[in-house]
Amino acid sequence: MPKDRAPTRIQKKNRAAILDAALNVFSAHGFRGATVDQIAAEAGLSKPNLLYYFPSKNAIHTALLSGLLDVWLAPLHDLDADGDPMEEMLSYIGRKLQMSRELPRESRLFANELVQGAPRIHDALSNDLKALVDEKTAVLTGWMDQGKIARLHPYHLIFSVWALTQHYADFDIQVRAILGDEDPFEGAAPFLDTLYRKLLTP
Amino acid sequence: MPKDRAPTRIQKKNRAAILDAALNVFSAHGFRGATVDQIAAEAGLSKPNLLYYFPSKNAIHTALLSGLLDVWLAPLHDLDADGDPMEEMLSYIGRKLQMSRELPRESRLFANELVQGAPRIHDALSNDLKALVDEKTAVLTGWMDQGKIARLHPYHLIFSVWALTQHYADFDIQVRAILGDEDPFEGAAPFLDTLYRKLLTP
DNA sequence: CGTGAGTTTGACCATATGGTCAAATCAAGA
DNA sequence: TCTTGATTTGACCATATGGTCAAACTCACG
Repeated sequence: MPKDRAPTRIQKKNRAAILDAALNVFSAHGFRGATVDQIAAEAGLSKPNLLYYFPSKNAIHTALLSGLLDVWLAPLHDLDADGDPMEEMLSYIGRKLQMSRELPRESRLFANELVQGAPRIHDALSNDLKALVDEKTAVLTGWMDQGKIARLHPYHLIFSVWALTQHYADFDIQVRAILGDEDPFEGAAPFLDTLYRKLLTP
Repeated sequence: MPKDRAPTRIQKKNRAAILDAALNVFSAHGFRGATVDQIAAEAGLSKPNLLYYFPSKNAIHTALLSGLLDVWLAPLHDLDADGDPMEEMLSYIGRKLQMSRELPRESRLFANELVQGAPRIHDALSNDLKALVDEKTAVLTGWMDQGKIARLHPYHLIFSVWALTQHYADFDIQVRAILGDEDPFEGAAPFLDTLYRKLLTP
């Protein structure tokens, strides 16, 4: 394995290629369903070569998850307590829907992990995620107290955003089987806009 | 394998035990992550004994999925075009949420399959599911035309029900990591009731 | 009981898969 | 160019896993 120095040009390139390939494979087949050979092939490396950069399949998966958790939570993180409540919420929902559209692999990576009991990120959920959600639900509750948005259970309100937006990435196949040629996001954006305007108006 | 006669007492018992065990294992680990040994152990049978009742791992999975698809779609199937629109929708949502509460394994079984591109039930989606959804969205559109419920994209309205209800079964771990001791369904039921009342009121 | 169908299993096989290793090759600075 | 560390690989290993099979055992019924 590479020493603990500054990464070389080749190291940067290969590590990135591996993580990108791993994202493809893990998100499409889950941890157990993914094979190291498959990831190596997709990254254009031999298996031993891949294992020269990451010590194990598990290490790749862990690196992926922890590297992407921040990206995944960024939209919620950006919810601004000082902004206009309704606008902030609608823009949060818009950012989240955009992520489902542009980063479906990441969404499915987490979906796979969560559906199977999150064996590898349970800690991150109870710590980082819980902390972020608690911080933001406090903001929501504040807005409700001020009568700026309708009073609702703040946790379930957050859940609803996650469910409604990630559904389009995670269950893409089902959505497309029903919509046919129609672009899912074309209809989803105005639908969610309407939904949350009605829901949040006091 | 057993002949094509009426199933014996033992056949009934073992087939049922296998399918129940398989539901446990497949829903928790996905198709690839489940092993025949694991299912056999959970069913209290030896592996060759299990394979005496089902010819392969795939056959068990297929039997499970097709056997449960009807159960899974029953709530939507029961949506009555002749009932009161708002009541019908709220009761559909209630039934669906109830299913997430009582049949989380079934929900995760389908979630696992869908997230990974539904390789084994793609046909059922484009045929049976699509047909049922088309039938029911026609009912919804009718209600919208009559001004009984708000005009919304009917497909996305259905998707929203699926997303919001199944989220509590599929991502149970995440929901509980955030809610702590609070029972998810305790809060979800009134939340969804409020949400859809606001959304569907014309 | 006796008997034949139904049921169960230990032993086994072929393949897939995560991972190792020593040897070969390559790249970049002195 | 030479040297040294970084990179790459073919060959290999141990284990896991889906599946098979012939032999043994059980059960229901005449």
